[in-house]
Amino acid sequence: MAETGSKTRVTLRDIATEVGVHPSTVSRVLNPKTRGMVTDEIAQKIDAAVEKLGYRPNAFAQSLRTNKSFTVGVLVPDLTNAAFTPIIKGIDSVMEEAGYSVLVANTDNVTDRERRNVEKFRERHVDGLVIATAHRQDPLIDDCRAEGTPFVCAVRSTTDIGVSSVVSDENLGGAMIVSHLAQLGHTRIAYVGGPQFLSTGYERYQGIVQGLHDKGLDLDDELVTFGEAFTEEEGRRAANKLLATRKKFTALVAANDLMALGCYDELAAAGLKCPEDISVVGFDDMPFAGKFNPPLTTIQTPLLDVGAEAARILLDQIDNPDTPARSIKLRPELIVRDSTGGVAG
Amino acid sequence: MAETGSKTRVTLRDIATEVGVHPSTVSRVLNPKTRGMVTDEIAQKIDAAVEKLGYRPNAFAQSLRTNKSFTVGVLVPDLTNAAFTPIIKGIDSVMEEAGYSVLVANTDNVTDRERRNVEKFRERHVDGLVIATAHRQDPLIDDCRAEGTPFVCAVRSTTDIGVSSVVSDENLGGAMIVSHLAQLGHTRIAYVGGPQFLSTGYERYQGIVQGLHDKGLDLDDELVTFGEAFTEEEGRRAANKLLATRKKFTALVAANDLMALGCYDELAAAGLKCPEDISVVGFDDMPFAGKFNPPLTTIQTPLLDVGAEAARILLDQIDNPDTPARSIKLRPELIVRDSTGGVAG
DNA sequence: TCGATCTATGCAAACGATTGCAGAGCCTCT
DNA sequence: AGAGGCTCTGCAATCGTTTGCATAGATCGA
Repeated sequence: MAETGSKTRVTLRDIATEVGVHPSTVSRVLNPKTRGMVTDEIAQKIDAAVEKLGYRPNAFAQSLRTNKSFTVGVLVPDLTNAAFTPIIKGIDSVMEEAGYSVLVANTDNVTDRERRNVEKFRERHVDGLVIATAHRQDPLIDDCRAEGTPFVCAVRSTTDIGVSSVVSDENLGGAMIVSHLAQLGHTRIAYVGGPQFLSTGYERYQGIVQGLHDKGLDLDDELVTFGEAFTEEEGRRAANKLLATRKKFTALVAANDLMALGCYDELAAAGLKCPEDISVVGFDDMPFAGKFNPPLTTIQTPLLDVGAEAARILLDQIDNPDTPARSIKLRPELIVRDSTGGVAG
Repeated sequence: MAETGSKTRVTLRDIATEVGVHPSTVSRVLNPKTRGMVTDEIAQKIDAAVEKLGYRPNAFAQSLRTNKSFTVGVLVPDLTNAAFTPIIKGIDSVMEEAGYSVLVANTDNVTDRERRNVEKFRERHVDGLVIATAHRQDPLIDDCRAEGTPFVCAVRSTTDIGVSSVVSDENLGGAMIVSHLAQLGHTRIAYVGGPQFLSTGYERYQGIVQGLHDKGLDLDDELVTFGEAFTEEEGRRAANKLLATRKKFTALVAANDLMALGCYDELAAAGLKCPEDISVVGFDDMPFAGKFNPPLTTIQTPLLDVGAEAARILLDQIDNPDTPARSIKLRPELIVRDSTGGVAG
């Protein structure tokens, strides 16, 4: 049982004097690696005292001495974006298992806050970083490499080689969408793209282009718009622009679910029904994508796994700092719901 | 500019020898409170050296010495539950402003993980806790009080008096719903309750009961079911049970949006249309509640503010540990969407 | 010009752990 | 029985800051 009234924390020394040994002995008993060095009898007495006095190691003192914090930092662009919480959860679950704590920082997509937060992470000597905010070309990433902190990019990666990352196979996702749409008979397909400075935005676009090309189809340039952010608002804007061209299309693929949602609004406003008039597809399969009206057909990015894998790579990197960078692409999945249908007569 | 190749971190001593002064002088310059003690000329030289060598304070050493970590821990039951991210975001934003970092722990609703995480927080000497996992009677809370760590409950509170908390005024929310429904002519109202061991579950139920009572109406006991968790699944189960009674009702209020979503499914499965046949109301106004089919009428819990207020109170409590506990109830708001309508002839 | 008052800096002791080194006791082998 | 080798424990330095105290100059008033 823990002591109740004790004003001041119990330290190694306290329990040492209680048992009548030197603090270093206590330290050894408490560390599994060195526990073997001390007599069982004493070790047990120490255990008892630890229990009795409710000793808890002081993480600062430990970290100061060992230069290891058992903490990792996670950088996300927007905490309330439902796409990122599964990633954090994935990271958290494997990190907790490994005895690490996770520090999260929300950057709200502003570079300056990003920098400040990384700075703070460094002061706190995080053992590693997982970065979910990376741009395809990102000074912050360069900085991290120069600094030598282990880090891995999640969901979004950079053009740099030699950085670890775990992302979804966006090209494959694009191909899956095209296949699905082609099978339904769609040939006139519009695309609402995301920011091209993000790997997700860029690769998804490439995936669609490539996928169409492989089917002998082509993306009509006039039927492509790019939003400046992966938001509903930008989705609306883009869809609006598309509609304004008055060019005919029967399917619309958006670079993520949020943008697709924005497209829903614009289509409805224009009196177009989904999927009867226009099929819509998104990317991510964010939580509740299946609850929208209509339930959204989308590419499921294995967000939880992305987080978990990123965490595993990071742990690896922390334990042996000179393992080469590792990049993995997880397999996405096509989730067919009600927003896609055959092309209308 | 930061040094690039330096293998080892720059310390106070490094910059002290660079300038030719004692480390303590450097320390004083860097601390705004003591900067005045040292000559401007030297202070500026120190600033320059700090810049040149890229000095960053070692947070461990600081914390070890000062016994202050500028870290707070946040306990949430489920990171992927969209209701909790705005809270975290709210906390994070005010904490970041104040120079604090936030450590999050996801407990997945299991008591044991809760304990372990609090334990870990303590080892890390967090300056305070915000707890979003509280049960109405919660040993963990008792424990925290005994331990003396500053903490505040967010969204969910306990029956204990003397603990700080910031929650939404659930009773008022209930009353708002009842008013809205009554105005639409509903008198036969069913209730899908949440877990009664959570303050939200309990108070929302009380709010509805009270609200109805005030209107001279009564809740038919047979038209009340309680789920064991605030989940879609439990919402489905509860709605199913309600439907099985074959008792007539024209409106259904669920203890949160997730449960309401579950109800949607069951109603649809039973061939009932919302809102034509049955009006549905939820609680929380979680992200995308307006995107469901139909868009959900609900009580908006000011989640972001809950987080921000909780953080403010916590900071207060940290700065002056003997301020009395403060509990605030934020005003919720009724968001009328398309899931509620007049009662069918 | 000399003591008293101030100011600006240095000194050294913490904070709580870890760990290489040294040494005390004991066992074993010849 | 004595030398060498183990095993177990203590010692003390160290990690990087902060901060109370001491002190060296500078300043000032008489």
